[in-house]
Amino acid sequence: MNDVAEKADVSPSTVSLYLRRPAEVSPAIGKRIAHAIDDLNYVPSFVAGGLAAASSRAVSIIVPSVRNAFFAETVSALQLELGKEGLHVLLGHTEYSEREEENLVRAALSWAPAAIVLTGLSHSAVTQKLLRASKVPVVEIWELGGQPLDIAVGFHHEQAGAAVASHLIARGRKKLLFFGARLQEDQRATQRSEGFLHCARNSAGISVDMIQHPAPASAEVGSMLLAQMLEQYPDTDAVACSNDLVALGALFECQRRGIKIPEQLALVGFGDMSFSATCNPPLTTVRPSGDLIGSEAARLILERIRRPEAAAPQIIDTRFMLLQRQSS
Amino acid sequence: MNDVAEKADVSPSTVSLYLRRPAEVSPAIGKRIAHAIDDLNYVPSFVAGGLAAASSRAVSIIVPSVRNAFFAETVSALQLELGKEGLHVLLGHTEYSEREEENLVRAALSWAPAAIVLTGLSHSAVTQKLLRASKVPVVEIWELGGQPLDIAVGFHHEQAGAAVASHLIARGRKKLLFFGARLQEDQRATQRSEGFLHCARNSAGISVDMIQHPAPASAEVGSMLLAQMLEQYPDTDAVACSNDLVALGALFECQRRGIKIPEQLALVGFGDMSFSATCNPPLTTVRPSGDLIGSEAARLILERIRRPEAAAPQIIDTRFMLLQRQSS
DNA sequence: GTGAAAGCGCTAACAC
DNA sequence: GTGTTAGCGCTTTCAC
Repeated sequence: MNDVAEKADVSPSTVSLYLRRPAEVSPAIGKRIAHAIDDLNYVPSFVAGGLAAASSRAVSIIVPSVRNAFFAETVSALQLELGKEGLHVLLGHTEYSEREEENLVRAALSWAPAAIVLTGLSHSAVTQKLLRASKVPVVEIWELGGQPLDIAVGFHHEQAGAAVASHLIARGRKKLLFFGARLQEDQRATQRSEGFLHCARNSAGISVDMIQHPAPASAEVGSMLLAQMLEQYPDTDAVACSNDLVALGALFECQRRGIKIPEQLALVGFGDMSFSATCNPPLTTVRPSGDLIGSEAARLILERIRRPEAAAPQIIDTRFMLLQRQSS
Repeated sequence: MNDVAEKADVSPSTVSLYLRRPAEVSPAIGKRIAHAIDDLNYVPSFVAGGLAAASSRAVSIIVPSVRNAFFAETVSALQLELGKEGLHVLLGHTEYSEREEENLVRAALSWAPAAIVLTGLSHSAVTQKLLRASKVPVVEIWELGGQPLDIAVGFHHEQAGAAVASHLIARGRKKLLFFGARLQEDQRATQRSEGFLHCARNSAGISVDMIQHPAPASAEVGSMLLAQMLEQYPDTDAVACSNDLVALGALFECQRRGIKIPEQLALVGFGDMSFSATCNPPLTTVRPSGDLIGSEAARLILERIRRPEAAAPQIIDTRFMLLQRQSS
């Protein structure tokens, strides 16, 4: 930066100002600096900048796993929006472990990030303490209903589960069953199952139960759960799945066994994945707007960075959408 | 760090040494330092560390999009392995744009990263110049066949395409067709199509062609391409898709139209996605080992960091696997 | 094995 | 609108 300053015949601090807020240096000098930067192939150091400013241009995003298409969507939207403003994404995966999340938060704080994004509202006591002590803006995504640390962007999963149950009941189904995958770890899927069960149990003349598999959501799990259903709950007339992949597997198993959907069995998923509108029959599902969660989180982070003095807790409900298709 | 040093009654440089190479301080002093760190809730600054060391604990990973399950897998594996060694992932998405990749590389260099991971072997001239000038280890993933900048980890996509063609021909198919999605941007999918076409054209008595759609791979694209096939190439007896999602959509469309797979039409995908073994019929596909690409890339990065003096270009072929299932 | 000293490349008051 | 000054919190020789 000193070399650039010298070449442009200004002081280093003017170069620094130009790089951070170009509007605040005069156009003529700005042009000279831009030239010098080009000539010298100058690459600014975010590391030095972060040290001097006591806050870096990194935003730490911590999700259970980017292999999960929902979080991949949100991470992608976040990086797109943050990137436009010169912020960079530091990515961490908890694999659904609070202990791992704690490690990742500790590491994140070592970067003096501009903000930290966490998934869900449940965190270890230490994580919460670290975060509160840090004064870094925190956004919790993909879950609403509890008390957020700071900002929360997401939706109510029990509501999504209840909406599915209501829909099936409204369609005249009586014997409902929920298919869960990895519920011991995936708290949000558990909330959906609870919303589903609770809504159905409060409806007259409806029987409802749940079966589950400990593995992550996949078509294979869906097939297995459908087989289990036929043994344990042979008179089931409607199935709600914690995930579209599970629903797809159930659908495949029905095809194999000649079970007609929706005539014999109604089927509902969650996620509106790439295949859900195109399968046979098209799958009724809940669209969770993972993109919107990402872009809203980014928007709030940028707002907070621009006007830190206006810091205030905030909760954004991104809603979900029940897409009724032929499977129910 | 000064506070920790004072509390532990040692010098700051001993604390620094303890943090970086704990084995090199005596156990007694190490214990004292550990205590002081705990008592003071000390969180080291990677930013200051990176500045002083002229290299940070960040590894920049630049992929087309983490929404693509293949790259999500690789990013996940990379972060897992790098995280174990205290390295952190800075994530960027090019959306298949070389210009965007260039911006991301420039930003990445501003972090003085321990390494940079890029997707594919094609990069703008400026990107290449920046990278070569930087002396940062570079790993190019998911593509082999060209001249890497430094380290490459991936496989030959033409070989994968050719393997699919050979397989179909060996099964007695004569009229082959390739379904492509987003080939104008996805160079690796294009390479697969080329390998497929080339292999088929070199075989006697085989006719082959390709149809494609500009949208990203999805089941919907697969359905549309199948419909197009029935109009343009009604006597096709084997279809290879650039992606399992496309194959799934084609399969759904065949179900709808009563086209029997594999009797009337053989179908092969690429990716071995979650549903591919479970659909009806199970889908013959190519498994690309995205996990292995990630873990191998991480291994080579760590090796390079440990012994920078032994720096040497390297090419790792992670191979692919043709999984023959009932769809062909 | 441990400590003293110098400085990594930038930002942020503040003065001009 | 531009320059001066004083660090930010660490790592890294090099002596001891």
